[in-house]
Amino acid sequence: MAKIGDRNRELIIQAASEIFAARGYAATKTMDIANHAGLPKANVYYYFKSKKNLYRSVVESVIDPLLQAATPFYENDDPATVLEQYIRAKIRVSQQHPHASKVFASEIMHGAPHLPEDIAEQMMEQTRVSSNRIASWVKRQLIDPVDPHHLLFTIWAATQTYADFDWQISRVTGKDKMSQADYDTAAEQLTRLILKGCGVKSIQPE
Amino acid sequence: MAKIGDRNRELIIQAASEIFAARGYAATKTMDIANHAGLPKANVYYYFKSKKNLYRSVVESVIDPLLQAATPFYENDDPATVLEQYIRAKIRVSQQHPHASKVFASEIMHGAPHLPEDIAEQMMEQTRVSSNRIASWVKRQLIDPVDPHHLLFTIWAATQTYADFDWQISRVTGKDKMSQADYDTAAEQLTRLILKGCGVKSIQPE
DNA sequence: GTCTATACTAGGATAGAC
DNA sequence: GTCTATCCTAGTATAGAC
Repeated sequence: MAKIGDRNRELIIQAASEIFAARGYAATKTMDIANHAGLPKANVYYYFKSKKNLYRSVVESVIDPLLQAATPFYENDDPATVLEQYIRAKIRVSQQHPHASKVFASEIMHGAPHLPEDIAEQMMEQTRVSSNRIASWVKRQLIDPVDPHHLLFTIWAATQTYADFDWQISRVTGKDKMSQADYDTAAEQLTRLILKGCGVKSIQPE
Repeated sequence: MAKIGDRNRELIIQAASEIFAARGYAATKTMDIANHAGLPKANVYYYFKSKKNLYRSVVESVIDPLLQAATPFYENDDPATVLEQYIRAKIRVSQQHPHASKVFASEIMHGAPHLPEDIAEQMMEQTRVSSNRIASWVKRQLIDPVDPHHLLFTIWAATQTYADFDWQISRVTGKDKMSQADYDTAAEQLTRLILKGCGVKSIQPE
């Protein structure tokens, strides 16, 4: 039975996400990962064969929550609803998967050298769907004539910043760690800014 | 005369900015910097003593444009004018100093391990001035009751994203490199979004 | 399946010729 | 002030005992 193996694999991936996120790929020593996971170094190699391979596993383990966030665009057509839910989902990812977000941001910043092409393509497909949806809102005059890509870039950047640049956030706000209330405030502020800024008129006003 | 020395120092800093930006500190080999600068590796050590020291020099060479961008907050009090100029200045930094921006982003993302404390403090001071200014606009009802910090985070993130995540931008837009017109569009879109989103009423309406 | 002890190599740094 | 040749450490990876 591979019960212990599964457990250890999980421990290692978890430890690796944290350390890769904190220091970046090249600056991470497998020794540190092993220590952090409470296992001998050789164990890491036994389960993952190489550092590069472990990193790939970490990146893949991290993709799913990121891809999930786009669901609002697939489930609804009301601009106010979709945008609000999307922003909320993206902020939740920053909050609940900060290591994943950082690893991913670092990956993108350096030209995505380890991102499997099929994942990149999935994200592109989501982007196409989202931006077509936004374009159709513009055409139907449900929102101001905004450029869909730039709107998406802004939403991505503004939501990810809470994970990626947490050092800056914490320094500016004077809080060591954002509370649930802080994340809620962030989501509300950003939602209001975007909805009002795009002149969103809801299909189902009430 | 240290003419050659100055020239070489300049060449090395330039090459180093590009490579540190592209790969991050740890993944950068001094050999690559030397090659890219067209000089022998020992030369790099002669001028900068160590890799860490060279990196510090790069970070410092990069600070100035970033600090300059905040001037609109010191020169004016009209929300529309200040915010528009600030956004434009930040986007210009992304456009004209993309390597600087990336090195800096990477530094912040990993907890600013190499950022001299006096620089960090200068940025904090700018942030205090900017957010007090925004708070005073709110108090005088020149803009909606927004949280100044969150507004700044959004502006920072949305403007820096054009440098930091250029890979993503170029993949989504299908353009290898953004043109001047693209940067102008980005600035306009974001300015409109922010001004309208914050309900900016200009002091000097016309 | 697990871990200790060790091999191998990349890359930061320097000595010393020019 | 410049560069070639070399040293040496740190860190990836593995052989082989348990």
